[in-house]
Amino acid sequence: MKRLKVSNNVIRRLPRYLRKLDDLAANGVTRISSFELGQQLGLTPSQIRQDFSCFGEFGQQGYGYNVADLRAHIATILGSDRGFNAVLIGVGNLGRALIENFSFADCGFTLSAAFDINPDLIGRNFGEIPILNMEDLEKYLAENSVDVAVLTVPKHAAVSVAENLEQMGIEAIWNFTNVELAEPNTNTIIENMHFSDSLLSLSYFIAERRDEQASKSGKADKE
Amino acid sequence: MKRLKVSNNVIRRLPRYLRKLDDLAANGVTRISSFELGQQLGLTPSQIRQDFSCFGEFGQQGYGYNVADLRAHIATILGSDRGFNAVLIGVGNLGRALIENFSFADCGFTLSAAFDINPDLIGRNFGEIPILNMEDLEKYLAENSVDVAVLTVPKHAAVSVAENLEQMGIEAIWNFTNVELAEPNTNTIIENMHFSDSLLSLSYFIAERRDEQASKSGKADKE
DNA sequence: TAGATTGTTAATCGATTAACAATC
DNA sequence: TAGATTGTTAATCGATTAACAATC
Repeated sequence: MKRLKVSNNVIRRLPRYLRKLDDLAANGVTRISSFELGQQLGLTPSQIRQDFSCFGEFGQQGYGYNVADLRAHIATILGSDRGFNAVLIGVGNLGRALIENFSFADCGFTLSAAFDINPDLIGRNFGEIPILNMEDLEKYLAENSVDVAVLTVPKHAAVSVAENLEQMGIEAIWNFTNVELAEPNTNTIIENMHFSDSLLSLSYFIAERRDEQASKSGKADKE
Repeated sequence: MKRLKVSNNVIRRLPRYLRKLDDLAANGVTRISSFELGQQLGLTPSQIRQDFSCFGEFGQQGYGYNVADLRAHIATILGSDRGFNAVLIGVGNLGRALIENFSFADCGFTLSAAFDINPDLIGRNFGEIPILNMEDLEKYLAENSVDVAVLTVPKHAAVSVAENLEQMGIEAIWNFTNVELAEPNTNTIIENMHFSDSLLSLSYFIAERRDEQASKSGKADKE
């Protein structure tokens, strides 16, 4: 695989491309041009071609892109064919929602086990996923190939559990704790799902719009 | 409030600043320089000063920033003092996790009600939040001031429910459905929490690292 | 006062957009 | 073949970084 240094912006757009291509395929569309794809995603055709060109040549002059081929290429680029494995730490409401409702398989992941400290949960199964004792985590990681820990523990436990995971040599943490984990002294990959950051951004956008409307009507009043 | 056009990158950094400042305040830190803040967040002092200067002058030469003051300013900029109201649509596992475990109040929001179509849920309460009949949503929105709909319905219902919400004049949707909603023909603000996009990005970063390591050891083998 | 650190202007860097030869 | 559309090079735009006068 071609691995030039690809900018973060490009990487973050790849899953959107994948989603759109799935959508197109589901609607029976078999080919698409960068122009049309740009229209549907709100991007310029140039940007789309630049993005793809980071990874190879997936199109054909005069034709465009084959939807199924392009989808497969992007899935490969994202690594969703590599069979990464995950465990989930912290089986609260959110952990349970992820176990029962989130399709890890759609992203190419296998969730193999969940861990908690609650004796009422340990030993049970949610769906296919066994809830194991947190104390057995280290052993489990040593005996099984696990790439990602999904971190859904309460805020107060976030930092210490993350540190433990890093010491146990986990490669990546998918962090739902709303706590900043990025440690300069480790090379664990951290991917954050900060709900509150997202909601605060949304708050900003609403506030901004209200202020704009207010200043408009304010001006109108003066006229 | 000063409302110059502020870039998306800046807006997305604001919640991180807020989080860090809370953290500092909790640890008894009362003042901080852009240099020190940059160290702790992995940003340059220049960038931090540029970011803040979009909104005003919050520091003092030779001193730095007062942590509590700066925090308050950023909270105001984000609109978390405006008392925005939210309802939640779709009380599955994820909806329930948000109702019971996510602190809307910390972001300045009030969650006032949740809606579902499941008769077993309608009429019940989760925490303080009543579960109402989806059929009563329109009436509820008409009679109450609601700014944001938290969308946690199943994938298949996402688009139609979102369209309904837009027709009912909701200002913003916090979208957890993993479905692309941005409609060009509406001016509803959409803030996405695409779990699968995040996990796929994480997948990319792991795959990238593995490939780098493989190519390094490949080179080493040849020597 | 001297040292520190801001807010802002200028310089650099990187990402997006435009243009176009190549070619299906 | 003619028209369409790619992949890529060049131009533009915007965001980040550096520098520095202002000043606490």
